[in-house]
Amino acid sequence: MVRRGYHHGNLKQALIDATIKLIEQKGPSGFTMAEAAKQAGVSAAAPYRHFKGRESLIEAVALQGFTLFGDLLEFAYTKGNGSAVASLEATGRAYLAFARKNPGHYIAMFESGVSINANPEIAAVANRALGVITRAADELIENLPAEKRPPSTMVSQHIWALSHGIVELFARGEPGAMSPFPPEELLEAGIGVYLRGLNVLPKD
Amino acid sequence: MVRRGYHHGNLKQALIDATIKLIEQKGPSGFTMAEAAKQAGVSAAAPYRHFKGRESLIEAVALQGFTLFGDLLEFAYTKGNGSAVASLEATGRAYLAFARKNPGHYIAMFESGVSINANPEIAAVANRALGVITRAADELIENLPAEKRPPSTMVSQHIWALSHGIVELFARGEPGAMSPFPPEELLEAGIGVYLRGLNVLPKD
DNA sequence: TGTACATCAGTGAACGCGCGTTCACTGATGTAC
DNA sequence: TGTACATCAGTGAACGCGCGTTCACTGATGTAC
Repeated sequence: MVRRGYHHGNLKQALIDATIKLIEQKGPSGFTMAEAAKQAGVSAAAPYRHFKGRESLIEAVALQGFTLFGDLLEFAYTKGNGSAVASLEATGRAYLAFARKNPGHYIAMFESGVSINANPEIAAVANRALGVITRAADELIENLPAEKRPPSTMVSQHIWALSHGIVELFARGEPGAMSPFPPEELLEAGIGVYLRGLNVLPKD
Repeated sequence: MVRRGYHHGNLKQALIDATIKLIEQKGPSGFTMAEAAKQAGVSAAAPYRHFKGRESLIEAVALQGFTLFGDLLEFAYTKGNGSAVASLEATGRAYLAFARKNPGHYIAMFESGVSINANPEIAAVANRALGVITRAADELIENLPAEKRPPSTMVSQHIWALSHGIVELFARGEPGAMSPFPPEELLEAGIGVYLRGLNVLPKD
């Protein structure tokens, strides 16, 4: 983001980008307004023309993150080409890929203390993203006999929790160093076992 | 922790307790040395007689947390009375119970930015706790035919990731409000499906 | 048991710092005529 | 096309604040004789 003249031209996005970078590097509490302004090449007061305050800048990152996240999951889902199992597996891979490629967004979304439900705009876009997983779960189990079919929201929460747990524990520096398996393999294997347990994949 | 005279008598533990409470209430970045000292009824300089600095106080909480965590998992494990499945399920319940009853510890352990591997003392006690899950996984799969037996470390990482994901996403305020299932039920059902997928539980 | 002294565990004041935010301002831009 | 003016998006200085940490100090405690 090179600055041209007195006016920046794209300061809002430049601040969001700086925030993402800072959060990646120093964590959500290491990020400061002053630093973000500095990285955008602007005085410390300038951000307040675009954001109400510190919290609202982080929320903007989370909002953008959930939007992008939803798009990616949606896209991955369609890659399954109608196969429920393939859709779900693609969605899982997309989940990890997103967390790996956009750690700043991911942290703002899930680890920054931003209240997802307190902000309706964020809640809407977060629900859309999670809806993709639920839809995949729904298709997955629709052919199971009713007595042995768990609620699809439960299935999607299992998948989500497993994915999130792997991201938090094994896909970053700590304490992932201990893990002998790449996160992608870990998730794929985990989903595979789970799906066999659901009887939507053959015994082996 | 009531203060008696000039000397506190138990300041170290009082500071740890205050830290736990503060982290629970305001998150790891909301905790301050000054506040902790105040809650312990002591001047702001006093903590430095017992801890090198802020970081080291949080590390003490994490250390204590992992120790307690390990004890609880160990105890739960023995409750299985030799049944591998029962041991694993009890361990899972203990995991959630710990996170619910000791959120301050849990946050210090997993969300405070404390580097588990950078501190050998913490690493040792963390590995002991995780070792319980791995041991349970080991027993669980030892009777499976070798070709279809996944590594026990992988199984334990699946269980751990699922448990951690459920804690982070559904066992606290955010965004758990959306979840129609209690975390305990969610975890138990998830582990059940997973174990059927592993062929260590009958098909249904 | 008493005393002298070393050590331990506190105090209180002070420091430097950087942060979030506000405010009056000013330069740049867009628009109506 | 030119001009006047409203509005927008910056600046720079200042603020109050609270934090982590240090320092010289002092009160309390433990111990050797």
